[in-house]
Amino acid sequence: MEIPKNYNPQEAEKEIYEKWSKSGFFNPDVCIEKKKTSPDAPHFSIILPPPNVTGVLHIGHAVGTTTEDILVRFYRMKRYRTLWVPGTDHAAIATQSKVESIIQKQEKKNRHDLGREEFLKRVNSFAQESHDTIVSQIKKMGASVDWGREAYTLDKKRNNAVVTAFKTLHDLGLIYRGIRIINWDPKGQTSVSDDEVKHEESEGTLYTFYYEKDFPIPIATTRPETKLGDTGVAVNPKDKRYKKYVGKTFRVNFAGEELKIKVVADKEVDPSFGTGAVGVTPAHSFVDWEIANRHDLEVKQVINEYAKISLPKSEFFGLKTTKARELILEKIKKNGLLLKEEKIKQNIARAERTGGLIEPLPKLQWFVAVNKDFTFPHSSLSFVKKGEKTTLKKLMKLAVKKKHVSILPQRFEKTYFHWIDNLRDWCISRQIWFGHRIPVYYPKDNSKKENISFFVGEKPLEGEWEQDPDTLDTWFSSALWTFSTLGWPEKKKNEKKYEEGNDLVNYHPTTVLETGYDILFFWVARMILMTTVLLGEVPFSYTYLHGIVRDKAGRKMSKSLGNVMDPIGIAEKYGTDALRMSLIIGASPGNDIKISEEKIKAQKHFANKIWNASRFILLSLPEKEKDLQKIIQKKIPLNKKDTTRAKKLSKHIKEVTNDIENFRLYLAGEKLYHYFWHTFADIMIEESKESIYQGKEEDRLSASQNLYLQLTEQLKLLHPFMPFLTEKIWSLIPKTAEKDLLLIEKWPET
RNA sequence: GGACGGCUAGCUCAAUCGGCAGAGUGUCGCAUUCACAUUGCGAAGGUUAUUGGUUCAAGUCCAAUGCCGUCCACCA
Repeated sequence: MEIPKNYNPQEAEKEIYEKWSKSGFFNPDVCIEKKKTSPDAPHFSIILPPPNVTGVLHIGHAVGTTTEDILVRFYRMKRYRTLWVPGTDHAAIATQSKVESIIQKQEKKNRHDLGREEFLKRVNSFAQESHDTIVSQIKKMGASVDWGREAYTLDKKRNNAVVTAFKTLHDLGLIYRGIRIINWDPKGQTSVSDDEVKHEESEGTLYTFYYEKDFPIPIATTRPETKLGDTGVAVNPKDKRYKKYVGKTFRVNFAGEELKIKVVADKEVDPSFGTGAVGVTPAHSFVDWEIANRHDLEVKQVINEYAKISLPKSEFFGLKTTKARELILEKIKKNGLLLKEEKIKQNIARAERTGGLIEPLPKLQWFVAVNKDFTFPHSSLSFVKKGEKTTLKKLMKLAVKKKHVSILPQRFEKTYFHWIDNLRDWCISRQIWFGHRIPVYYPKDNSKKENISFFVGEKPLEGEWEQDPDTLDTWFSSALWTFSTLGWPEKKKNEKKYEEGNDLVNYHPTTVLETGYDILFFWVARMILMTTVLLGEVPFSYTYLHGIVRDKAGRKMSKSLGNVMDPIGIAEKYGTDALRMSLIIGASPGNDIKISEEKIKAQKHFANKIWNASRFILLSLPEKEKDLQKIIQKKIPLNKKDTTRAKKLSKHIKEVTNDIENFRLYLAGEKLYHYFWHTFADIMIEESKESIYQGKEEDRLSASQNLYLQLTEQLKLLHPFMPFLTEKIWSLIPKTAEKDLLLIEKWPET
């Protein structure tokens, strides 16, 4: 047989992936049927973090996919009942705003010009295209996912899960509708959750002034235009300067607007900052909203959804907040009310997806109550009993504290707890069109009234009803992902460990959630929230957090910097296996991964080294059929030296296995590299040449036997990391008849 | 303001329980009929950011400092 001198990944990869797919072994049901695992075997399951259908896979996805595939292939070879479910995420706001901007650019139209139905058609076709690209890219990475179980966060089954989850939480009293101050994105024309707001530092001006001459307390603000909505002034209870005014109400005229200002004492006020007095604007500041709640101050909205002044009688009506600010300042100055003007550093809030400047506004929205007591309905969790009073916050916290979920690296547990401590009710309604429509029905033409009775769940048959026009936060459906992909709510949990056809019983809780640390809050925390309350289980036993991929200079990859690496381009140039190795070696959990073309090249060299070492062994195997058969059946006795070599291999197998089992993939990868190249190729093969070319027959056979063993066992060890290359070489190696794909070979005994 | 991470060879990073500081890449030298030039062999390259402490032993543990970075909070 002719074996080329160089390994050609482009040729091998496509053919091999098809071979794997055809074999059916990505599907655990087939593995059971073909006796490659059994119903009694422990399960190992991962649900692929669904990539957003906003475009193509980036290198971060490649890290995740590789990490997951290594684990999945390892446990499949260890004969676990192994399932990896693929899918994609509709990514509501991200996708909608992307399509909106494309339509704006190409047709100069906005979504209202098209109408809800037509617009959604456009978004769906964009999503479909993006989906198809993503699927082909996941395949290119070699991911051994079970395509037969593919899911989409917005498909029919997942919608059923969303509706059921919404209704269940509402029935438990954990979802409510109400007017609260929320983050409003004027650009995207929707509310967003606290986590979707990003703060960036900028320079601002802090103005200190009086509302009017007769008002005794000066106040300070960076946004004078919001002061049109002030209904109070808060001071510290211990502040002697202002004590005499506390409890009094003043009527003042500020910039032509009549204000009713009540002076209140609140311990949150820092007497040493500014003037020690806060002008309270309940409608346009989170902190002020809280103060107003505590002291029963009136809420007066002065800014609307378009970030314009909304007071019809005011001279500033209809002006943008920035313009109004200028004019109001002029007035303050003209009236001699300005005391001080100083430059300060401040953080401005922007919507993560659209970049719009966040305007806090009171609005009627849907919320998940995280601090509210409710009666826990399940008996399957050890840290909270059935019938016990608890809160969602407590559930989220205890799941990790009681080690039902372990976060790797562990230091992120602290970050997680801290986030929960600061958590406010989760605003889940969005005023966008793309996403799961809120499953609530109001009597016709009454959807905007606050105190109206409504119907949650399926549309009622009788009477005139209309569905809530809003959609759900995309993370609401993502939070259900581990079980919505496994058949919930049609499938139910029961006492059994295995029930044919019931994925929820067979694979939930999943074993590992592998994702980037940047979505710990967005996703991981919310999955724990939803799963504990809805299923009485945790979603996964381990959370493995990988780092963010950075360029050679340590910069985050971004389109604007032009340093984005296309994983597929790299895979095509250097081979998928080389890309996979370079993403794993040197990438410990939670730490950022720096990648460069040189690093990938080094792994391409390694792939070629493996190829050529294998080539040598294949060419040096004994020609006599009888001897060859003995070697294949591992029947040649090893001499003393080769026995030592075999022992080295066992030790190596043990170490690599141990590293993978403990999620130290970066170490396992490095050891595989080092052992193959510098122990096996440099030393063992070189030393064996003497026996093979000039040795006595028994030494020659012993050497061949050892090299054969070393190679075949190492191919197994390397397979999860470099699946294509190893599978290709495996197909060239003479072996016993029952052996077929390396994919489903048994992992070496330790 | 709070929390977390990093600082190890020119560069990118490892070092599992506290036990001989090690890879890749780059640099320099040598080698090409015999698996592999996408290679092999060899060399140079280190006060592990700084200061102090614990210990038989510290890159690793403790305390402090400096620089770089990240997340959270949001002082109006």
